[in-house]
Amino acid sequence: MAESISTVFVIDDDYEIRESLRLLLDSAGYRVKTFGSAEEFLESDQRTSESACIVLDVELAGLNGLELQRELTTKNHPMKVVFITGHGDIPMSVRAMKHGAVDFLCKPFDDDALLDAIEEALMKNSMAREHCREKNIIQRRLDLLTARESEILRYVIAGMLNKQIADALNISERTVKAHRKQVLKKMEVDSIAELVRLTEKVGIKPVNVLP
Amino acid sequence: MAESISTVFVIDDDYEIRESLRLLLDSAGYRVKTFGSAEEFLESDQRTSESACIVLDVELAGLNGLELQRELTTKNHPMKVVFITGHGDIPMSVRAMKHGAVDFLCKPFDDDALLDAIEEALMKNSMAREHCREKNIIQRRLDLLTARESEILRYVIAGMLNKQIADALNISERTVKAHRKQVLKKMEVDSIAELVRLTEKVGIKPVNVLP
DNA sequence: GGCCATATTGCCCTAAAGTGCAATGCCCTA
DNA sequence: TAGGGCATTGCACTTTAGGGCAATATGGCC
Repeated sequence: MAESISTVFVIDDDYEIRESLRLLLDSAGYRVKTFGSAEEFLESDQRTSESACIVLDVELAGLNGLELQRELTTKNHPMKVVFITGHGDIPMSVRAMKHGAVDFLCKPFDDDALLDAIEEALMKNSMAREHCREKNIIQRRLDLLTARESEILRYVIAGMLNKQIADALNISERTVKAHRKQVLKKMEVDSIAELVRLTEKVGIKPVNVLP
Repeated sequence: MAESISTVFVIDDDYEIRESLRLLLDSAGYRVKTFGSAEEFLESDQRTSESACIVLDVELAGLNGLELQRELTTKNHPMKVVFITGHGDIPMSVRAMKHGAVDFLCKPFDDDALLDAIEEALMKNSMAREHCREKNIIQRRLDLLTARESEILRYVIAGMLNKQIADALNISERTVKAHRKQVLKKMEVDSIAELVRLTEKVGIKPVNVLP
């Protein structure tokens, strides 16, 4: 398998630091993209074919580091952040970590500490990407279902018999079978077990059996 | 439903602070237990009927706060920690948060900030307890299965037909049916769908179908 | 109006699942 | 050595699931 090249986005308003980090990360084998401000980063193309993460200075003119992080999380962006700071304090670091930062390093920091944090951020991003991709595939299949088929699906994954479903929906068993067949086909599975597993992954709840 | 009374364990080597926190938390409606050291806490009875959390001073003689936190996480203890500190620094707070602390407050802290953090810790503990209870119930049922039944289970939740399972294990289809019935009975479910959901919750993997 | 997607259902047949009953064989423990 | 737990299997029967084929009905769109 070809070695994948991960990207590290460096956002710091200090040119010296940007270039110093570029040197370090370049030689560590990453693709590096630097930005002098959060705005500059947001306007750029953040798409990457492989996993990526952000090394982010807390103190930035304009949108600061913590605000950018918040922006990313509300956008449900899967990229993880490693903070670096020159004049941070504890509340700041706690807030960053609460919001999912991988690490929060004070300048001058140890190169290895940064590289470790970056590796962790990349790994988490990689897993989040994979998870996201999987959910998208399932969702695309779910979107193929008609309203009625979705309804039948929720009965099927509750483990109900065709007869019971037919009774609950006041339709014939034959009709339930017809829908059920369509559901399995569109979801690209050939067993209830697989169907349950797929629906669990995207949080589809079975109908309540008790009432 | 009766109002549940949560417990807050306060661990701080400063008597004044312990009593001040007791006052605050008492009047906030919590059951409070105070300890002067990590060791004292560890030797105590930490069982509670309702949810609980720990307010923990970082600087403690003997086992310090971070070490106690580590101890708890390795023991897979579901109680969440809210740190308080007089002389903490950023690396310390980051380490605490990385290990799952709910918050890390510097003295003198805002009472409301502490109460908020405690509420969050209690809620997380409550959810963890519920999750744990559920897993225990499932595990107890799994423990009733014989080795062979567990094996059949992993084939069943892979969505394989009795015929295929029989073939894979080189036994008759009738035998598979017998085991399958036992599995459903012991797991207290009456459909494959429910069985799959249970096994997903405790991380039991289906057999690989491809090979 | 005509076409199409969707929902519905019947008839009929095959395959698979689920069960009851009974029996055999192995291994371990009291 | 007897009894218990477990794995195994056969036979026969009922219940479900799954499909093929065909038909009806409804509502929307061109």
